Amino acid sequence: MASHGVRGRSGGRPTLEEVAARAGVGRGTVSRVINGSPRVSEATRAAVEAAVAELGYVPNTAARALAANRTDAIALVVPEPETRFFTEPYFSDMLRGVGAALSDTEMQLLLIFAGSDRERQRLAQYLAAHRVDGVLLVSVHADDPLPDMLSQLEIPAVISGPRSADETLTSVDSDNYGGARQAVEHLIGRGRRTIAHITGRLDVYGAQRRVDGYRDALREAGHEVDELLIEPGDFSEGGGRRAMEALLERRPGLDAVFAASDVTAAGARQVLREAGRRIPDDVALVGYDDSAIARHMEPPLTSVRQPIEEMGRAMTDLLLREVADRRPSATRELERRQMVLATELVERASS
Amino acid sequence: MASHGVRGRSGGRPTLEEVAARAGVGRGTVSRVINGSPRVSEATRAAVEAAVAELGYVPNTAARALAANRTDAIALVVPEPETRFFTEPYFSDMLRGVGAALSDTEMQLLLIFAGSDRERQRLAQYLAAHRVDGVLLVSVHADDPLPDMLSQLEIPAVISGPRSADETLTSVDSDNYGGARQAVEHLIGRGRRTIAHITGRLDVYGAQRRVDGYRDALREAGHEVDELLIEPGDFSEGGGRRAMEALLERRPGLDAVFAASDVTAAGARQVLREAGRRIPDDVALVGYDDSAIARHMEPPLTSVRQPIEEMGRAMTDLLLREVADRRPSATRELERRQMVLATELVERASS
DNA sequence: AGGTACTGTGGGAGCGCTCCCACAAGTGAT
DNA sequence: ATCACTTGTGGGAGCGCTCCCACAGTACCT
Repeated sequence: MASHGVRGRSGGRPTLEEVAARAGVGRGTVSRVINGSPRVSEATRAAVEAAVAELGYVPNTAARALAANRTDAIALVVPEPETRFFTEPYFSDMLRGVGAALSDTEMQLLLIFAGSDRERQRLAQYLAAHRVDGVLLVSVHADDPLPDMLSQLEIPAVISGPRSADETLTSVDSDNYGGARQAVEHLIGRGRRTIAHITGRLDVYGAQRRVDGYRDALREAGHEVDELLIEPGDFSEGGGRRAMEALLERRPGLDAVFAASDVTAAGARQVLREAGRRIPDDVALVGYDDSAIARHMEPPLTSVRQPIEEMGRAMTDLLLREVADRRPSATRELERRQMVLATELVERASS
Repeated sequence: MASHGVRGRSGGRPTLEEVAARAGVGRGTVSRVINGSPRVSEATRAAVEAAVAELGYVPNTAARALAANRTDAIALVVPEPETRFFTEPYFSDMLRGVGAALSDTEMQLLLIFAGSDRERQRLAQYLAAHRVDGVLLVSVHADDPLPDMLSQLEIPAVISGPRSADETLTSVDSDNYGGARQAVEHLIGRGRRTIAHITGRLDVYGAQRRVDGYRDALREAGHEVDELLIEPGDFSEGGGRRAMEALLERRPGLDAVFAASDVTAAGARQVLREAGRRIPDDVALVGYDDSAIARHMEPPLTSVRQPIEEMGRAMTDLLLREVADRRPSATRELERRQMVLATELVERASS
């Protein structure tokens, strides 16, 4: 059955040519059938498919990649250390969405961590070698060189949060502005009058948009915006603590806090407790992300949910379209694509 | 600078041939330099390296894969739904070890989930297409067809827990037998006399070995093994509850429980509490895995730690060696490799 | 002087595909 | 009957490498 201990070569994997011979057609025709070209007669297609089945033919990806100049793979680049990837549900939700969008595709997903400098260097090599057809970029900081590198190399890419209002890359984002409005309107609706906001890192575009939403929601409800109720944070717990301390000092009469992340809210909560404020009786608290923290907090935290899984799906769909546009068939569409998905307020006991 | 809107082709990525021309040598010589062959003179090597640097040459992986019949990639196959992958620290630890072993290699790691039938089918296609040089297999059930498929396809593979005492695949395991002994000897040392054992799924080889370790530890300490103190579980929390209930009924006088996993121990703990037994005063409890659960349990759980990260590293090293052995150079080593790494008892308040 | 061995090098052949040109056969308008 | 398409098909060329054979050059024995 097996060839007597010969080197490895020709282990017997059938090639296109062999399938063609078997089906009594030419190589080109088999290729057309494999790739689902419509310009093949029904009879021929059936014959080829039979031959493929009989021989157990599986296309050689390397040969295809070389000839067609593509890899049939995209990368999900996570510019964070692995630890965060595993601890934050953000990534696993995202991954699920990406996986779903890819599931009836031939595309392969590579997961690439680029947390350390070393890893980033590897990544650069990787991209320079064009080992993927496209890149999915999540949670990129404003000054990250990665996006530019990608456009330089002309590798299609989709980013999960635009870096600014005029992001050049195709992007998918949740409605940070609207989400913030939802949160603040909710607080107003509950009769809160003095609503503070602990922001995220303001070099992140999404954090800016949340501030905008906060402001506009107050204004439209006829409230005046008190700048001293806005305190910058950095998405972290410590940042939340510091900001809350500052706010309490400046505006001890506040009766609600909208924090730009659940983690920030957790920090704020500690300080509020220490100051003897009851939640939600004295101060209502709303977070952002609807993470596990929100559910497990005491009391459970009202939070703005982002549709992360859908974002993953949307990003992937957009990327696949861009990759397809690059192929030699190519009726280029090329309009700039920015997609924004709606958020949802999850009400819990903290507000 | 850029070519006027020509199709994509020849975007200008330099080829081996161009490097050769630039360095004034032949194609073969450049290939030798790139691949670190020793049969190149110092002067030539320097000239080639200069040319490579000047042109920014990056090898085309597809061409290399086609010509050399290899992919420079290995897969970590996780036969579990993604959810578990993210929730259980086991996988993230494993991944870190694998990453470390790969970090100064050209090898690329693919993460493949094979939880659903659909995913498994994709995986089968994937392997049939020989898209990876080798496979790392973690947490495989006894009746899984995957290992056999791999040997059929002659794809090097390393498995994380042997399926039986005479596993044919190269395997890496932690010392389940020794770990169980550590746990039981510890309990004996603390003066416990009636030590029960809730096993894991007994179709898992490692679970059997833990039972063996439990038995031998008792015997060697001069205790008699009471078979009614051994109750089968299945690594789950519910299994732990059920087993504990059975044990409490049969042997109400027990003063210690060794559970085959932390999750099992958590289930047992609930039942013990409900029965009014204090931990550790009335009943000492020891788990296995040293997972997050163990640290956060009330009281914190003594547990057997497996060196998972090191296991990942060891598996990868072994796999890389096997892959190398398959290459046309090949001074075949081929001894069967089974590796067992030591465990460590982490003592906490529960015992 | 011839033989033998090694070292370093060039380049042909070929890996298994895709792309595309060429062309046969059919279809309908002129 | 001629021309102009369309549809389906075969197969050459070429993607960028690795492998390996051939061979020049040098070194060291007989």
